Amino acid sequence: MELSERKKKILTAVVESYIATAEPVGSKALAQVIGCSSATIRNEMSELTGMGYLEQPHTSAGRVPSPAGYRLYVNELMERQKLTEAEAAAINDKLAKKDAQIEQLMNEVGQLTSTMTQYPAYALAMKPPAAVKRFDFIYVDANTFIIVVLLTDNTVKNKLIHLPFSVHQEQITTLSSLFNANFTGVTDQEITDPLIRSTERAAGDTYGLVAVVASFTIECLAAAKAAPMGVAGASQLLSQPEFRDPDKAHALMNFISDGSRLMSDLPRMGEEHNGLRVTIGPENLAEELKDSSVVMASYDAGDGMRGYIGVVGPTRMDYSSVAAKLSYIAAGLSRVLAGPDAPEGLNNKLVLKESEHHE
Amino acid sequence: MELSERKKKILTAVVESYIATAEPVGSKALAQVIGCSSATIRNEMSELTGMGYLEQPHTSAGRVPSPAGYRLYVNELMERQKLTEAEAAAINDKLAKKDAQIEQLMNEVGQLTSTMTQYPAYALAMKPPAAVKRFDFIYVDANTFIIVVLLTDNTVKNKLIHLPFSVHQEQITTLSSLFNANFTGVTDQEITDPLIRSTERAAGDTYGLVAVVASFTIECLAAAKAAPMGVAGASQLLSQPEFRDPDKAHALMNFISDGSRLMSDLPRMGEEHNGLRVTIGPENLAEELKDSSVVMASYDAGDGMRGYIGVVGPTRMDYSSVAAKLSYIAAGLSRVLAGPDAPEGLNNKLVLKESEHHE
DNA sequence: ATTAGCACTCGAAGGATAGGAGTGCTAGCA
DNA sequence: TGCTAGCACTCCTATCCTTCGAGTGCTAAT
Repeated sequence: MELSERKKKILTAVVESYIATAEPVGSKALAQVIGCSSATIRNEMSELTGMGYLEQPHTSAGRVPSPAGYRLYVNELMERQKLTEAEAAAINDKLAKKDAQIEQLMNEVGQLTSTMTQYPAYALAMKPPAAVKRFDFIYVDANTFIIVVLLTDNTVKNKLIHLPFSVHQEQITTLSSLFNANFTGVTDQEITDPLIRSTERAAGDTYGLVAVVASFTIECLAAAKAAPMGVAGASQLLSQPEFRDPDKAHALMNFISDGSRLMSDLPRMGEEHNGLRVTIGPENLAEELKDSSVVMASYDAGDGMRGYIGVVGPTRMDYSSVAAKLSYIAAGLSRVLAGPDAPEGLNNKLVLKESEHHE
Repeated sequence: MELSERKKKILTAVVESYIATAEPVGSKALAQVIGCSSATIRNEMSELTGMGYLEQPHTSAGRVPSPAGYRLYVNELMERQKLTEAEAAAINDKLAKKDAQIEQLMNEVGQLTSTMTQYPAYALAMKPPAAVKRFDFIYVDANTFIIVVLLTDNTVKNKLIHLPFSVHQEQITTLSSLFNANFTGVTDQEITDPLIRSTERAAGDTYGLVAVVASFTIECLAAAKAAPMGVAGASQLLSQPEFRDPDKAHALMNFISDGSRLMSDLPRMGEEHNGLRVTIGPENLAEELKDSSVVMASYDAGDGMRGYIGVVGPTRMDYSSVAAKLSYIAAGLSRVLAGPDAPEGLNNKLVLKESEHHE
């Protein structure tokens, strides 16, 4: 059933006032805004309460939006806000000098999102499973060589190996061709003991070199699979009046800081509206989030990777402003990471591809 | 002037009781512990207060240690505590499967320290300035090659370069010898425009390849200089009664989370006792730490690197337990990172050297 | 349908009061 | 001289009570 125009206006005003002040909203204050008497407002509010959109902390207090009220506000009533030029500039500025390493980039984006929104924020990227594209072995000296592994997702990993005995250049070359023959294109699951044993026999390896390289390979593939994640600004919670109770704050901050908890819920969170997912209070799966809200946006991280950024805050969150900022940052990230495919000169192209650089 | 044995005992008891309960300590409770009447204790405490070791929150409350009292306790009175076997085992366990990448290792050590001590913790490693030892260029295909850089500190960095045009294997080889000739052994300061220009001329480079590799080199050297740091467990503060005031908590958490602030003070902090530095309340340089304490331990990270771990907490910190745990973790880290130099078989040696592996 | 008016509710804020922990001092005792 | 028992005093803390006022729901009038 559809609400009357005036009810919508009233609900909007209640939500926005409560978001701004954290104080229950009374009929008198609204009367001015809506343009009718407080008695009328009271009647309307009483009905809105009956419908479940508003709540009363106690009989003689004003009204507060219920989760359903916030939901309606977010879905239908809220106006899409625009960023100020200064805010947009600050974001673009930050994204321009982004870091090359994905973990660090996630940290920085989390930081950026948190400072822009004034809420704790997280950023993460989901990677598809990878395999090795090619192995290279750099012979440094008789006791030292470097393994370089190029993965299908175009990241490069390396490891310096010191040996307590000498090897010849040729041994390294043999190792190289064996690994390129047997270990490329396989997932970490497929690197089994039999495969390692047979490669060892083929290499005539008695020193365990094959095992070392193989275990490094597994390590690389595992690392490529792990979703890098950054969480930042957890302390922002403390400036919210709903978290003046240190115990509440502590519980939620613990939850947030342990990124894995949060991450495991993300994929199961409500559906997307305009590229945003908003989960309000009790809609959250985790017990710790039952009276908090989560807003997240997704972005295209290039190379088939999908990423998410989001913030956590009280249900009384400034959804409108947060939505605008998240959308803007997500769009900016997509632009920077996935980029326009047409190369535009050497340097530009190299910068665009910097996401593939790994330390 | 030296305190009498009994005064020492009383001061110790006051400090330890206050650390345990966060409540001012009265004469009656102490009388039982010390073994004389409360009146005697009162006289003694009155003198200790006069000497500046104890304070009274108000006339009719018990006594609380002053910063000077804590200082005396830490320097002379405190007993070196031993870890329980379970604690030692937990630490060793964690250190055994440490991560290979230094940034991540610092994060994990911070995390470990924080969970063990129940205070916010940080971990960092100071690196000496590095230079490039050798360059390698891996030719992948006509549009792609990988730069691999081995630094003097034995870390390896790499970068995948996509080109919008084709290059020949020989061009890459030329590049390699030029860089190995001109850019090895130099600090990031010494990579100047003239050097780049002259190398470009020598290479007959018209595509800006030299500039790209040079800028990557600078990036590597800068990254090698930056001290990797991990901060963890800031939310632990909230469980301390002195941070029930959300504003105080917020202020300190902000300070802690911004690692750079903390880091810049670390080198200037008091001198070392038994490998530990304790800075108590007003001894801290940063305004935000004036009523907190910092305990830090240093460790040998191998390869000439020195590292620090530490915790931040209220002045009413459990110095004894924290000192024991920090010492233990620091020793463990030194052992794992700097290690005994004698190799003990291939695998062992390789594990010991894993600190030099970089992604 | 809207509004003015009014009685009512109930939390928040502000004293006042009692309770009690702890002190300092004094005087007595070994 | 050092310790202790006793006692008056201080001052915080908790609790209760009152007041105040914002806000409500209802009724009757427009």
